[in-house]
Parts: sequence; C-alpha cells; structure tokens
Amino acid sequence: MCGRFAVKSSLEQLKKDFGAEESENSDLSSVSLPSFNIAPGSDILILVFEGLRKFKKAKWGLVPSWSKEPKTPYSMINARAESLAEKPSFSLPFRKRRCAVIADGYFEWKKEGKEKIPYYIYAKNGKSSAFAGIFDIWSGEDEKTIMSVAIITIEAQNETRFIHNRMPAFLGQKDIDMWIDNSSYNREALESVFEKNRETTLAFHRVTKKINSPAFNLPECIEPAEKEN
DNA sequence: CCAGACGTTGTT
DNA sequence: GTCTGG
DNA sequence: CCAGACGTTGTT
DNA sequence: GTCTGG
Repeated sequence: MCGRFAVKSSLEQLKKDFGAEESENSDLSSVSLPSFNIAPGSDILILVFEGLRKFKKAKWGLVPSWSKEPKTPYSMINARAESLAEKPSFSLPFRKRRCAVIADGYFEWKKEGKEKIPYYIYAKNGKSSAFAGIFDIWSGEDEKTIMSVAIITIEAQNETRFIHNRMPAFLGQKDIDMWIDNSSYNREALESVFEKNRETTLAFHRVTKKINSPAFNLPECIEPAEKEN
C-alpha cells in the first residue's frame, strides 16, 4: 500500500519539471514543499489537466462528494487498481476525476516479528515522478468545498515484495497526460498504465525509524540508514 | 420499489 | 481497544 | 502510515 | 452518485 511518501523538490522546481502552473482557484499555501514525510490527512500537491497542466491541493484521504460529513471513519487513502471501475466510491472519480499525485517515493514498513522496519522506495529512472490518483470534491453548506484524493495501488513488483505486497502506481512522464485527461475515458488504455509499472525500475533502502513519527520531516527521512535497535 | 452502504490493509 | 492528529 | 490520547466532577 | 440487499 502507500501510507506515507516524500516530495523532495520545491514548488518552483516542480513547476519546471512538470511544466505546470498553480491553478487560479486553489490555494497552495497549506501544501508544504519539499516534504520528506507526508502523512494521510495532509494537504498534498496534485496535477490536473484543464487545457494546461495545473497544480492544485487536495487532502489525502478520499471524501466522496455524497458524504454527509467531510470525513470518513476510515479514510480512503488508497484505492485498489483492480476495483476502480466497480466500487461505488471510486467509479465516478475513475471516469472523470483522475490526477497525478506529485511524489518521489514512498515508505513501507516491513514486519519482522514484532519489529517494523521502514524502507524508502522510489523510481530509479526519471527525475520527478508521480503516482496515479483519483480525486473528488465535497461541498458543505456554506461555500466550503474540500478536494480530496486517493492514491492507486497495484501488486508490488517482485523486487519489493519482500517488504510489502502492494505499491502505488507510478506514472511515467509519458503516461501522465493520458491519465489526467478527463475529457475521455478508455478503461483499457488507463489500466495499461498499471501494467507498465512492471517496467518501472525501483530502488529501495532502509531508512531511520525516526520517520515513524510524522513530525520528523527532514532530508534524513529518505537517506539510507543502518540497522537500528 | 426503497433503504442502506459505499474502503484498504493486514491479521485471524 | 479505538479514535484523532500529524 | 504511526504516535499519542483517551474522562467527569468540583474546586482552585 | 451508484450499487447491493431485502
């Protein structure tokens, strides 16, 4: 799965890397960048297509538009690729509200008995990367609206399966435009993105347990670390 | 038809 | 155990 | 995802 | 909104 991730570039750098501008109707001031330890519930940076590539913010943890309250008892931080088209909460976002979640890599905890060992896993090829995401927009009474997002997960590659059996779906630069273009919906073409993840070369290493606390947010989060006690 | 749920992960 | 906050 | 808190009443 | 269960 993917319950924590990192973005190591500044907003200015990301604008260049992705050829995107800030959306006029999204306030990015609550999105912290770079951020080496991003937890569910945070405001994160997503890339959408509105004629041009635009950056917007979204709360990580999907809140469907029909929710009574702008939260779910158990936040939907991930969405299984295999069930995107079928699940009521995901089908509409999958057809009309796809986005890219700006991310360099993610954290995963490998369980060894009672111990949990954190790893950082990232795409080795390419500079900046992103995950496939779906978003939704929740509207309350007043003017309040909340844009929220879920990260799509797929089977983990063989190389990382020993850590965990699920991983986020990476979007190569070539896949991004097709994925975020919500003017058309071609299920097979979209799902081919998940297959291509077989070719994404991943690298990984152990990191410090300090990342367990979301409050620890320094470059050290994604640096290789030795065994700890 | 209406009412009620709508999720992932891991663990048992 | 279970929920909230980060 | 993990870490950390979790409650009422009355009195100061 | 959309699907499932009764």
